[in-house]
Amino acid sequence: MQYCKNSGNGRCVVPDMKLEKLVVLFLDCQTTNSNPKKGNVIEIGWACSNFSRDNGVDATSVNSYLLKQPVGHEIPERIHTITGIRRDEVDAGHEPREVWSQLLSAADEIARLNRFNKCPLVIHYAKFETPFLIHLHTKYSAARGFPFKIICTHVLAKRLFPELPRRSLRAMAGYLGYSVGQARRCRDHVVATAFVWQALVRVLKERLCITTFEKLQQWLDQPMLSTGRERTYPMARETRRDVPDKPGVYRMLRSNGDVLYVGKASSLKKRVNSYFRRSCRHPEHILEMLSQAKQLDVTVTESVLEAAILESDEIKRLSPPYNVALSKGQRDVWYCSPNLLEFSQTLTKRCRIGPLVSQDAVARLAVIRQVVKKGNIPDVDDARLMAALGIPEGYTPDHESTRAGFAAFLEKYAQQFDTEHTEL
DNA sequence: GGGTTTCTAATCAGTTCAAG
DNA sequence: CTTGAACTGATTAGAAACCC
Repeated sequence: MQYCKNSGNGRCVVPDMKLEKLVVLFLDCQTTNSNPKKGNVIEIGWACSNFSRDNGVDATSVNSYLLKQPVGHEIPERIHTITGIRRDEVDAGHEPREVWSQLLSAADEIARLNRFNKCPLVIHYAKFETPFLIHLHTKYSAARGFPFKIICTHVLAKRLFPELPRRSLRAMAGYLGYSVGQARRCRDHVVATAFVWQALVRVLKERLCITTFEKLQQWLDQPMLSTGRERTYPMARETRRDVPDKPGVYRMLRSNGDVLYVGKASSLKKRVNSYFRRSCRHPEHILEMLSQAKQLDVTVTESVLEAAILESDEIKRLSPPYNVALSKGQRDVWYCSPNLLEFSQTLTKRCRIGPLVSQDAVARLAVIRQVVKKGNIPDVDDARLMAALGIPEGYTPDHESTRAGFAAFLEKYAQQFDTEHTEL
């Protein structure tokens, strides 16, 4: 036994206990705003480490509760979008006081099992959740000491993998081989946090010989060694160096084989390697994807057009999580029937052409459909056609290119269209 | 989009030092 | 003593990194 510093309310006793044996609680919250002064917890979930699963937890062992909101407290639209939690669901939820009391019972039980006066609480990016937990504590259990010793997996990850482009929960879990779903919900995040924790415990042991809670604490108390600015990626250099300088489709794969992203390129080599250039600014979701992408799979095609068609087919077939541009959830997508008369926002038997980015895209498709409906390319006035397609004057391709484009389109897609019943 | 913390790069004032 | 280059440290604005 030893005493640790920085333990919040008074000193806490740190057991000289193996991290693998330490019983911990994994926790995640969804809230309506970034701090308890402005928002509330709408969902809270936790689970106890399970030694039969090597410290991991499965979704069924997560306690997850939606919390009733104060009268008149709205859930911002954005929070609704990212969590999928609706106001009526939280209204039918639990009383925060009762849920907090259940969490305390779980904490006390774990503290007892560890013979430790606080419950080790593992959270990814605890900086966010901690103020909410303190708020709940002062509201419902201020009479006793704060019951948790918080361990942040993001802090650990930052020290262990300083070179990774991103260390958010999705990036870390994905990097280590667990796929975190699109909707941000406690159940999934608690499982992911447990997965990350068990992996980090292994890394701590193998790389730094840190096997006890006491040693972990000492290591965290040391200042962080300054990290070089150099970013490194899970994908080995050799993997991307040997990509052919030809058109085709590439797929970024996670270490567990999941397809993360499908893209096309006129030069596979240039496109793939462009992701790893230091000077390049990439959007957040790409950095998150690159934090996870370990393997690469490429298919060389004869032409760029074939690459584009194959890419589209592959995206439909695999629904890779980072092909956001045409995926549902990020924005509205549309599907239409073969005669282009019926539309749906979901893929149905009748509406199976798509996904299209907008109804406007459907309208343009209808124009193309009208032009090619007899299975050939009639000689219509280019200017009128471009106007109907919404292409502004001055941006219209020449006659030859227009014909070539329609010919390519027809060759690939004509058979998919119902050529009988359209009169638009 | 909101919010907070941390990081980074730019700026500026001050210091050192060699050279004239 | 003056000058200017080179360095140092403090301050600060803005960007990045996270979460919901």
